[in-house]
Parts: sequence; C-alpha cells; structure tokens
Amino acid sequence: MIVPVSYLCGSDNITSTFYYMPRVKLFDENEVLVKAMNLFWKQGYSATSVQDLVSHLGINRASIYDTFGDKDKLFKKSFQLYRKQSREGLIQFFENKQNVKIGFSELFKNAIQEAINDKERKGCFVVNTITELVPNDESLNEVLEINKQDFINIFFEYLKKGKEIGQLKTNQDLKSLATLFYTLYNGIRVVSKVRPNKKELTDSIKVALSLLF
Amino acid sequence: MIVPVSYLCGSDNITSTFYYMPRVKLFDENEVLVKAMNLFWKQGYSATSVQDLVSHLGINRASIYDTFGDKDKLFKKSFQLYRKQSREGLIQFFENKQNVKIGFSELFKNAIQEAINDKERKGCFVVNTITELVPNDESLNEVLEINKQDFINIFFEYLKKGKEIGQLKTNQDLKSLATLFYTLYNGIRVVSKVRPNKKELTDSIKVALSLLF
DNA sequence: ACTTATTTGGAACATTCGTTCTGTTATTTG
DNA sequence: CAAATAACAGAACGAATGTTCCAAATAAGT
Repeated sequence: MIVPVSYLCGSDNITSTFYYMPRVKLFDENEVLVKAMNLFWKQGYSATSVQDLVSHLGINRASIYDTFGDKDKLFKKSFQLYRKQSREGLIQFFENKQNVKIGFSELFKNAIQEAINDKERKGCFVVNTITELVPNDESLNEVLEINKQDFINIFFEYLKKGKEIGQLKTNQDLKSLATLFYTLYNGIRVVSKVRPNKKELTDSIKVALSLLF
Repeated sequence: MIVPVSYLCGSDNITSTFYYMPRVKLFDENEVLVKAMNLFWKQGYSATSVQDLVSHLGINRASIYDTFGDKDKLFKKSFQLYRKQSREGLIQFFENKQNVKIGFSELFKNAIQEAINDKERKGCFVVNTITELVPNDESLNEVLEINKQDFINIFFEYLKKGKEIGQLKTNQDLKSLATLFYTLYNGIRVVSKVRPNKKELTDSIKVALSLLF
C-alpha cells in the first residue's frame, strides 16, 4: 500500500506529498479468511474462541484485530465468503449438467458424497449458522433470508429453463418445486451429519426426483 | 425420601434401623428440567451459561449441581426429555389422523405453523443439536443416530400400515419414502427458522405429498 | 426441642473469554 | 543510512466461564 505523507512547508501553508513504502503484508488476507471460514464452519460461532483463531490462522492475535476488526466482524466476513463460494459453485455446477433432472440428481448426490467424505462433519455453514444464531442477530437474519431467496431463485430459474427447452414436462408449480428442493437440500445437510448412509439417502432422493418427468 | 439410619447396638453388633424425615424437595425436578430444556433448546449448548441456567431455572446454583451433576449432564438429560416428548407426541399425532396422507400433511403443516407461532424461533432441538454438537461428542452421536432411525421407523411403520389397509397405493419403496419425509421434515425445521412464509412452504409440501396416492 | 438433610445465597476457585496495549522485529523506499 | 509501518510476541485487562465450598435458613419426623 502506498502511504501519502503530507506536511506543511514553512509559512506558505503549502501541502507537499511524497511517498514512503512501508512493510508489505506478509500474509494473504484472503488465505487467512479461508482458514477462519473453515474454523467457524466446523465449530460454529460460540464454540470458536479468539485463541482458536490465533492458533489456526497462522497470524498474530493483534493482526487479526488489525485486519478484521473483532470476532463478530471476522465471522460475518467468513460467512459472506462461504455464501459467495457456494452460490457461484452452484451456478457453475448446474451449467455443466446435461439436463435439469441430472442437475438436481447430481446436486443431491454431491451433497451426500460430500457428507461421507468430510471427516470433520462440518455440514453446511449456512445451516449451522441458521440453527445456531437465529434469532440473535437481526442483520444476520436479513442475510439468511436473502440467501434463502437467492438459492430458491437459482433452483427456480434452472427448473424454468429446463421446462422451456422441453427437458421437463411436469405440471407442478415450479416455484413450489424449487422451494421443496431447497428445503430437501437443507434437510440432507442436517441428516447426513449423523452417520450418513449413502444407499439410504440416495434411494430417498430418487423418490423425490421422480417428481421430475 | 425416606432415609434409613443404621447404627451398631452395643457389642451385639446388631443393626437396628429407624427413620428420620429430612426436608423434602421444595422444587419439582421435572419442572426444572423442562425449563432447562427450553433454555438449551432456544440458545444451544455453548451459548447457555450456568449463570443463564441459575437465572431461569428458579433454583439455586448449588441445587443444580446437586440435582443434575454438571452442565453437560443437565444438557443431555434435557435433550433426552425432548426426544421422549417429541417421539411420544409424534406417535399420538399419527394415531389421531384419518389416513396416512392426512397424517403426513398435518405433520408438515404443523411444523410450519409451529415455526410461525414460535416467537423465540427455537426451531427443533434435535436439529439444533446435530448442527451444533456433531461430531464433538461420540456418545451424543450415538443418541442422534438412534433418534434418526427411530423416527424413520415410525414414519415407515405408519406408511406400511397405511398401505396394508389400502389407504396408500404408491409403488415407491416405503423405506425410502420414510427417509425422504424425515429428511424433508428436518429441512422444514431449518428453513422455517428464517422468516417462515406459510404459503410458500405449504405449497411446497403439497408437491411432496403428491408422492402419496 | 432435637435431629437430619435439603435448599439457600453468596463467596471463592482457577480458567478462559474477547479485547487492548506495549514493545520489538522486519521490510521496503527515499 | 533513515523513515515508516506492518507484523510480531506476549503481557495485561476486566469480565465471564464452569465448578466447588460454606454457613445459614428451612422443613419434616422423632
């Protein structure tokens, strides 16, 4: 960062500016944020102490406060990053699928497989945050509501597009179907935290997907 | 509680017993446990301090420790009570319904209406506990797995009975359907914590219920 | 009245909490 | 070199954490 240094030149009251180059940041702020995100994701807000953060982020206690403010701000920034990543990930995910039915099928399968692979059993950061922090913080509530509508909308647009290009023939209301799939997706994130059974879960989502034809 | 007081009578080494009646408990242990359950349910484990419990349970700090052990034991006892209540509540709920489809329809509607009525936005204690405490505690994990299987089984038996008496004609695998409904039920508990929209949710479960015919 | 034991309020304990502060070290440009 | 400041280690803060302890008050039966 270039820091302008201004000073008064004698009695002329003229401001001149020249530049010093202070020490550059030794850590990547975004890398640190990713680490914070993973810790909050795994442990939740309350169960993550500042000492935990100091131990895991790899930067100094003071640097955390200098860079991110306080614990609350760091949490919200971490949460925002997660939302951004999962939102963009979802859109890209759908784009690469042959048709709507495969899209949703793979989405659910993916969630199940992720739960099985995840030895830390972190689940979904959004779900964890909803169940832990609603309704403590009104500003967070708003973010969560926006997030919900956002995802339901992505589901809805995907279904609508699928129907328009003839991949989908169902007469179900697509908005309701989107909400249903979003609700089911959240349910998978919860249920699959506890000893996920791949066959059991996969078979059950097949039943749900029979709604698409 | 009757306390037997034994003492040795002279050199005969004969044990005689008579009774003193100590002060009886002034508070109803179960009433206090219900209060603890509601507090843990609302705030979660980490965010509930012993001071919170002292303030809300109406009994002394020392009495909490004397009666329930420590915070961890009190939480688990509270959680057990919730499980018992919700399990028995569900069975009774299903028994009073005309047929399977109405049973599940009312169950989902009930969950939505509860979320809307609940100004504290407590959600579901089981869901909250899963997302907060998995995988910290292995013994809790076992309880949660048992709880899951238990509820899926209740759903399954209800569906099976419904099919046997001709209320249900679907050819879907009933075990998968039970798992799907359990997953969806958990999803509703999460989604409906954030500004629940009655029409949106009700319409979406109607789509799910179209699987029953 | 005496005995027994529960319940009480409140003090006390060592730890940990989130946060702030104080130096010291390190790095880059003028 | 000097100037500037990011990043550091670590102490320090008061408040809160979970837990234990103690003396006093209370209630019921002998």
